[in-house]
Parts: sequence; C-alpha cells; structure tokens
Amino acid sequence: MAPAPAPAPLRDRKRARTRQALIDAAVTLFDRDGYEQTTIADIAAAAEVGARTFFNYFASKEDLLFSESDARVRATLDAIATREPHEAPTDVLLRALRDVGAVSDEMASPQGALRLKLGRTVPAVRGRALQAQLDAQREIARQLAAAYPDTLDEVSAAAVTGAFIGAITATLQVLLERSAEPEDPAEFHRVLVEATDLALAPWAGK
Amino acid sequence: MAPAPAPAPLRDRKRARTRQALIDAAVTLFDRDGYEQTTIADIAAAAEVGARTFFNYFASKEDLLFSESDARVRATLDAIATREPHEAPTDVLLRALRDVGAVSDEMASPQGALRLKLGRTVPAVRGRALQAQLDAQREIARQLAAAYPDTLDEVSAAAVTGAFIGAITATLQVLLERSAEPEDPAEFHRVLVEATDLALAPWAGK
DNA sequence: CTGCAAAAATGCAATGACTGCAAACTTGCT
DNA sequence: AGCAAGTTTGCAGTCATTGCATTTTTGCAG
Repeated sequence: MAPAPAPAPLRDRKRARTRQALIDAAVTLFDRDGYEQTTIADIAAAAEVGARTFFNYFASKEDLLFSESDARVRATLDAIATREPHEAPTDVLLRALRDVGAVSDEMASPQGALRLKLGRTVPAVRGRALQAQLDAQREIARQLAAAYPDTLDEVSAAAVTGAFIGAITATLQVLLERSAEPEDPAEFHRVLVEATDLALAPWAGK
Repeated sequence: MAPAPAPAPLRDRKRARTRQALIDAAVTLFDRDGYEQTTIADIAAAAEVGARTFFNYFASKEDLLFSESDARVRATLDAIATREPHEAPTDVLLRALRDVGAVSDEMASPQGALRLKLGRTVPAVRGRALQAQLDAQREIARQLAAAYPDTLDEVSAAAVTGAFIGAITATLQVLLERSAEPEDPAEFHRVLVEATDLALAPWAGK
C-alpha cells in the first residue's frame, strides 16, 4: 500500500498547468488585442506550446471561454437540492435568483468579465454563450422536475425554467445595453434582481 | 411620365432570382448532403453563379437560413399593434402565442422545416438561431413598451417578453427532443400552446 | 442606336480556424 | 533499463470569409 502522498497523478498536474497557461494567455490577448484579432497561433505562442496543441485542450476558440462550469448554474442546482419541504417550485427559482448574484459572480473572475463583454460584442461568442445557457437551462429543468415528481412533468418544468431564465436574460441584456460597464456591480445586481423579481412576481407561491 | 408598367426595376428582378436560386440550391443540398458537408462552392455551383458571388447575397452560410424575416415575429408585432383598448400586456402576448402557430408556421416552408431540424443538430445554426431570437425578442419588447407607455418601462417590457419567449423556447425544445419529427404539426402546436399557456397562466390579466 | 457610369459578378490570393495523420517525446510503472 | 500509454508537434489539406482588381451587365441619357 502506498503511504499516503499521491497529491496528484503528476502527469495531470502538468496538463492542468498547460491548460491554465492557454486560458491565461488567451484572456490576456483577447483583452489586449480583441477576440477576432487574436489568432490561435498567438495564444499558443504566448502559452509556449505548439499551435496544434491548443486543440488538444479546447475544441475551438470559443470553447476556451466556456470551459469552466458556470458558478451560477451550480448555485441554482444547489438551491433546488436544498429546497424547503413545502417550498413551491417557482419559489425555489426565485430564491436562487436572489442568492446567486448573477452578474456579480460573472464579474468576479477576469474570465467572467471578459466573457460578458465579448458576449455583447462578438457574434460567435454570443452564439456560444446562448447555447451554453440553453443547455444549462435544460439541466436545471431536469433537476426541478426530479425534485417535484408529483407537481411537475418535464414539459412544465422546462416551461417554468425557461420563463425564469428568459426573463433574467432579457433584463440583463437591456441593463447592459444601457451601461456597458456597470460602475457598481452590487448596485447593478440589485437592479437586476428587482426588475426580474417584479416581472416574475405573478408566480410567487405557484 | 411612364405609362404605368414599372413592375420592378428589372435589374432587381434578376437579383431576386439569383438570391432565390442560391437559397433553393442551398436548401436542397443541405437536405440531401447535410449542412456541414455542403460547401459554399457547391451551393454557388448549383445556383450557377461564381463562388464569390454567394457573399454578395449572404454574409455567411448560416445567414442564408435566416434571411427571411420571421413570420412569427411579424405576427407578434401585429398582435401588439392591434391590441384591444383594455387588454393587458401579458394578454396580448398570450393572444399572440395562440394565434401565431409557432411551429406550424415554421414547418410550412421547406426552409423553415429544415431550419428547425438543423437548429437541433448543427451547433453553428443553433447559435445563429438563438441570436436571431434574442434580437427579435428585443424588438418585440420595444414595441410592447411603446404600446404601454404608462404601464411598462423598457426593463419590465424586456423581462416580461423574455419570460414568455423563454417559456415557449424551452417547451419547444423539450417537445422536439421527444419526437424529432412531429407526425402531426397541428397536434404538435396544440400541445405546445397548451403547455406554454399553462406555464404562463399566472400572468393572465397582468 | 450609342456610350457612359453605376451595379453586379467574378477571379485571385491570402488569412485563419480546424482536422487527420504520423513521427518524436514524456511519463508511469515494471 | 525498457516498454506502452499519453502528449506534443509539424505538415498538409479543406473550407469559410475577405480585400482587391477586373470584367460584365444594365439603366438611362444623348
């Protein structure tokens, strides 16, 4: 039996380091030169690996930006998992909305902030982001349906989840349209929750 | 003064014909060989124009699929324009939902049906479709806000519209997941409206 | 009819994402 | 030390998309 060390398969450590180097290089370059102006060759060079190697880590340029699982999705799934016995489905979602700190979270990491910015300006990134969102939404709907087997079938769960996330997305879009660079993330989040909350109010307790 | 003919600037007629030829060629080939297997050179060849010419008509391969303005969006804007004096915003949207015949319409033209299919299978197309939807949504929200200057500000209008379209999209997604090829479009539409209606019910009269 | 200028169609060359393939390297373990 | 699985690269090729320069077409005036 091995003593106890085994901190990490060693080989994997290196892999993780390269991966992160690519992400860091990309984020830096995207930020400095712009997404479209940055070529994959540039990124690989900055990360000190061969260009071909990039594709050993990410399937495409966009993919790199969406490689970490979204914290907001995790938080929402968490909210569902820890629901109160008598809490209604929509209330769970409303609670998640308030807890999650949608944008704040996004703004936290440089990657998140950049993703938000590129999502507004680069079509390819926006498309990818929307796809990721739709997938996350489906996953949330599944968990919601599973949590309320007696009340919600898959279709209803999807519809409700879609309504919630759709409202949030649309609101976020308009708010971002107004002030591209929210000066105060906390305040921004407050406004977002307030507006969305209001729009979704008819659902409280449903 | 010219008698009265001038049915169309003649030159434009030809342009329209070429455009349509490209669309037809593309739809046929996409359907026969698959979207990714069909190259722009193939499409141009089938339409009997030079490959470079393709880009005189469409900015990209995806664009060709989304070149006609969406009938559903037009119908929704119409529903808003023709609202009853005392009809609530959400009721207008609910009415539009019932009238529009979301999928039925889509299934009507070969282009629409193909778009629906490709939207489920080709990432690039899906991304483009979602972007188009978000844009349409914003436009609808604008008109809605304009129609209810006293009740809705831009943010609320966006939130409500987002919730509606989000619910419809999510429902549609699940239904399509179940039966890739709806045998009966009419029945399919009925189920879609019913499910979405139910999910959006809390909003009636709001 | 004729000629001209705008509009459209093309051809060519170049950039850059992405893929398949095979050779050269590393690492993990015996 | 020595092999096998896991990685990194280089290379060549396909394809979308673009900029530029040239050749056709078409609409209209003279």
